[in-house]
Amino acid sequence: MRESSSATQDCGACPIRHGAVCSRCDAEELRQLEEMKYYRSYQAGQTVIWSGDPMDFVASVVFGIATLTQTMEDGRRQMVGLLLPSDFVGRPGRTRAAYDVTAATDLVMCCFRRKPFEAMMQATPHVVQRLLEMTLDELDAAREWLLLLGRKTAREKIASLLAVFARRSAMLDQQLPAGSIMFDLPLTREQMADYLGLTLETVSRQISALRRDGQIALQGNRRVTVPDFAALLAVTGDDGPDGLLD
Amino acid sequence: MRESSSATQDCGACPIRHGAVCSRCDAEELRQLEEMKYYRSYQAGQTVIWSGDPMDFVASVVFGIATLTQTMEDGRRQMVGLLLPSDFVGRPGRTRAAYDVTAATDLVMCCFRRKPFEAMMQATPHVVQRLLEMTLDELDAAREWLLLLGRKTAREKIASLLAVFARRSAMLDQQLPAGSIMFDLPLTREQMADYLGLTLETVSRQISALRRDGQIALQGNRRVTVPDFAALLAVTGDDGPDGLLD
DNA sequence: GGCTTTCCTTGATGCAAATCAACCGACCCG
DNA sequence: CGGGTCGGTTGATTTGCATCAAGGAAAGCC
Repeated sequence: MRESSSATQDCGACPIRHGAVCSRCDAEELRQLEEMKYYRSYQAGQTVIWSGDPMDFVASVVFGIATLTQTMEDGRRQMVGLLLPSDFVGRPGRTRAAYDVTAATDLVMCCFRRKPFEAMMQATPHVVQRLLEMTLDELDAAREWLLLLGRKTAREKIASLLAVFARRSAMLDQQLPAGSIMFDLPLTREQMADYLGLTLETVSRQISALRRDGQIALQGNRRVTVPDFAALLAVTGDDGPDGLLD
Repeated sequence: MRESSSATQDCGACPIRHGAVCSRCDAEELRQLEEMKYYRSYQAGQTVIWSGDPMDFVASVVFGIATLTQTMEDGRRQMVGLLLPSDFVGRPGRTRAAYDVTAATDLVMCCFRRKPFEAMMQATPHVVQRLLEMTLDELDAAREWLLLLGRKTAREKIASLLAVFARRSAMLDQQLPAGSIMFDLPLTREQMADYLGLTLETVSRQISALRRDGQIALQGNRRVTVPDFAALLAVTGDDGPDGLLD
């Protein structure tokens, strides 16, 4: 379980400068942030923090993917958060982690010491405004997720998750999500099962089924090609092209 | 589909004065709010707004229970929000409803015209701060809900929902949730099914099973007595007494 | 090279919840 | 009063996914 730290970097060159909590900060505010911030790196599979542990920082995901999971006494596990670059980790005002936080891939986080960050929130309204926006987006995503867990079939669940990754991959390539899209799955079958409320066997079977049906092609276990994104969307059970909201 | 309006009331006498978005407003701010606010009442079963409809207000639930639901093309429905008094409805900056909003019981909402409310958010940091807190609480609740939908059995789901209502009922009586608790179910079996990702038949069967096992007693369809709250909690599958987080 | 470990696939079987269906009681209304 | 609707219960049957089980491919390591 190694854990490396990087030296502080310049916020101006930060890859998530546009989307994170700090996205509306001016030069002076960035200077303040640089004083309370530090980077931490984790390897895929490493635990960032355990539920219940004291947590003296909040953070932004800079690179990679982190997951939040809940575990029941008997071992049943449910992922409850999938955090991508620019997403926020932790809750201001809360001193202990509410969920297990794990690095799904290699991960870099930009951490802010909690006390000074909370002080800055008092003094800097647009940081709070930005965090509110991000939290509302997460709440919307969670509500989509509720529909998925409560009412979708295994096949629809898998198609929905693949569509999430396909859309994100297209966005990173600065393309509209359409036509043929290729990407690497950032999650193992087991992690996908934890996300989808399924067993890993069912995930594996349904991926095989989608491959047989030509909805996807696989190179190895992780590399996926979606030949026709619209066709995949039709399998998700979601209505219309996109829920366009403002 | 009648829909009645009440005259504007004094914020000082409002029953949700302590918990709503406006809870940290001073006298002057309340005066501002009174200028942009109006009350609306709905009967149980009435639709407040349909997903996709233009929404020129945000609101607080003052009395009763509202639900947010999503519907798939083929009619599968999943509740994604259960809004109790002091909870917030709508999203600042969003002009259209993202979900169907329905009055589960008779309902009174305190509505704020959207434009002036958004202007006030710009000028009044602690309104944003309060809304952030409330949104973070909702996100935590949604994450509990994800675990329920993804991993709990029908029996655990029912017990969990009954525990929610029992706890709330005890709180309203200013008691700790413990021992024997009596309350009225605010939802029909079908609404409970929409909340829990089950069919109404399964809800009915599991309630009957809990009654047979002595976990609950029923007077009529709606009135529930939980003789031993701790015993009910043991059926929910949740660990420990409470997830105590700060 | 052979060993283990991790991740994944596929098959056989079981079971919890969905589906299909009948019926009950309360209430409303012409 | 009889008929309709709404909310709820219960039974019979089906089915989608979990569970149990075996084995394959790739990577790391002695």
